[in-house]
Amino acid sequence: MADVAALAGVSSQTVSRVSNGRTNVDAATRDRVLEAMRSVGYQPNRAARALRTGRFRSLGVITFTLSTFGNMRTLDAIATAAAHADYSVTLIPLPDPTVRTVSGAYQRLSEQAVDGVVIIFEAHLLDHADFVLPDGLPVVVIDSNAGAQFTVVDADQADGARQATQHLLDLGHRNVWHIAGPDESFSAMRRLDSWRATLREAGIEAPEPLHGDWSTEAGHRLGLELARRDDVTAIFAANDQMALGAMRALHELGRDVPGEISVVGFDDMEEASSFWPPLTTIHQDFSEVGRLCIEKLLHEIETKQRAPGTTIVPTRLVVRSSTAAPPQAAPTTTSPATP
Amino acid sequence: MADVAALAGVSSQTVSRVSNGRTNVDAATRDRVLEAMRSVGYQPNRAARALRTGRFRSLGVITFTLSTFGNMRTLDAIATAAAHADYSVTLIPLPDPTVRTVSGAYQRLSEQAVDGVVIIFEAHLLDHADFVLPDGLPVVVIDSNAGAQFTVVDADQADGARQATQHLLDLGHRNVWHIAGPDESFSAMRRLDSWRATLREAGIEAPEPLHGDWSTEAGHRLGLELARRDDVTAIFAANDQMALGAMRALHELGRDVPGEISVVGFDDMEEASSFWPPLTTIHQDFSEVGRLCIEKLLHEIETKQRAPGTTIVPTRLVVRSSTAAPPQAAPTTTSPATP
DNA sequence: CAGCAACATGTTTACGTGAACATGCTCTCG
DNA sequence: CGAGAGCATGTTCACGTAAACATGTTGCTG
Repeated sequence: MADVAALAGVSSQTVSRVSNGRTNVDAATRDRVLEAMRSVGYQPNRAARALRTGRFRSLGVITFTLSTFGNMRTLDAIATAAAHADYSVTLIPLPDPTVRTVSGAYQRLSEQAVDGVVIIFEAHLLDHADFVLPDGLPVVVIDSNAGAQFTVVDADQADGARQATQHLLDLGHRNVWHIAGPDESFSAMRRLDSWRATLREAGIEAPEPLHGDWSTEAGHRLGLELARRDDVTAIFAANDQMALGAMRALHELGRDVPGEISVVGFDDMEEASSFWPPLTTIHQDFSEVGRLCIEKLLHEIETKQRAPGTTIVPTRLVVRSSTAAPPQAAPTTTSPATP
Repeated sequence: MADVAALAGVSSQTVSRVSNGRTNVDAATRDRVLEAMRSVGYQPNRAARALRTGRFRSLGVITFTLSTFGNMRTLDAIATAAAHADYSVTLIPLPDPTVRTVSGAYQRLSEQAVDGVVIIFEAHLLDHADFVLPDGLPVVVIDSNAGAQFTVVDADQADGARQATQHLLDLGHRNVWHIAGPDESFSAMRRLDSWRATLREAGIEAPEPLHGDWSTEAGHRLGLELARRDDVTAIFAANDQMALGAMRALHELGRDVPGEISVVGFDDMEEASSFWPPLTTIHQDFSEVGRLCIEKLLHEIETKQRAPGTTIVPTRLVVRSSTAAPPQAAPTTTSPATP
């Protein structure tokens, strides 16, 4: 900066002003400074700037894993929205979701050079009592039920599961089996609870859910279990991958989808429309979730005060070819869905 | 830091030493300082530390998109490897891969608070002449053919495409059609060139390749074209998504896979083993690519000198159920593959 | 026991920036 | 035409840290 100032024949403060786009600089002087910057190859030093201003123009994202479809899509949206606001995104991965790791991460959080944090909160391994954030660090949580304490953004898991279950009931199915996500996942529990509640409302006792780990392999294994039973005509899987695995199991055992058994997924990953048969599923707007996270987070950063509250992004049923009326019974409603 | 020093009755320099884990501090003093840190809630200021040391302990990752399967897996591996070395990862997304955006990004690169950069270099929209990195900023490139200039890590695209094509020829197919990725993608071009070369070596003239944009929809559209032709018995798609879309097209037109037409993909995404039929594909070790990137990058950072050169990570054929001998001809080799 | 090495700890300083305040100039208006 | 407003620009300083150097203390050796 001093070099630039010397070359342009001004003080370093003027260089700073130009660099920050202040208006109170003479046009001719500005041009001279900009020219000097170019010729010297000046780039402002982020560290010094952050030290002086106390702002890093960077947001942290804490994730347990990037390898699930939803997290990736959300991260993508977050990165895009942040870039749009001229913030960069720093990943803070937690290698394994043990209490030790998580505590360590929170401890190191304020050590990170970030102005705020988005937590993609897969698992509730910690009591909320243990979940203490550094004071004054704005935070937005995705997928939590700690609504009162933090700013929360999430897709409407409950309504999505309700729509999925209801869709199958509307087609005339007498019951709906559920391939659930892992116990520790908030969203898995939301979906499971809502599936059970929807059945209860219809006067149906929910069968025992089968728990998988979101993977196609789990879906396949649990799908084989369900495929061997005569009474199963409708399966609601807690994500598309497990639905895919279940459909493979059904194919392998020669059960027709949707002729004999209907399958519904959750997420609407890009590939779902090309599964065979194309999968009826619940569409989640990950982009919107990510975008809203950043919007809320930047608002907290700028106003310097927390704004606890939960924002719910709607989910919607996408009917494709993996669902139809059950084989024996005629549908109770008018007509089976056709994609 | 001054508060901690006062509370522990030492100088701030001693606090600094403890904070940085220096050994030349008396054990009793260290404990006293640590205790003081805890009680004050001291966290070192990254900005000041970076300003003083000139190191950020952060690595940048430049990507055009996070939404492709491979990029995400690679990013996951990069983040994990970086965290392991106690570096954080900053995303530097390029919203749209125009020349303007890219130039701007490089220009702002040294403005970012990073010690080095990994570029996941999807598209060669820029001439390499235009591709000027800030001096002294270590960089590792994934998926480039600028081998001489930079440190490059990549999966063995060419050998993967060769294996895929050769597998189909070994099964007895007279020719192999190719659903390629977009023109601008380096890896798409590598796969296409290698497919063509493998056919040429077998004395076969390659048919005109069909270009898609990696999406299932593109695969479906191009798959429909191929499915309508009588002479097509084997399709090699440049990624699993397009292979999936093509299989859907084949199913829709009642063409049996692999009975009438064999399909091979590329990537071995997790879902591929549960496609119907389970997809024969080329496995890429994204984790290894990401890990190697960080290893190379950290080495450059620590030694402060570039080490241009290309590291190739092997790919391997995974045979599943989507490939078999062609319907008319008996296989030239011993037996068709069974998964 | 002198002399010095090895080590713990303190003091001073600079990293690059932008806020706060100071200065000097020009223009306007009574 | 003089006073003061408005603006461009300069000067000083502190942000929190760690390197470099200085100092003091202990213990060992000849």
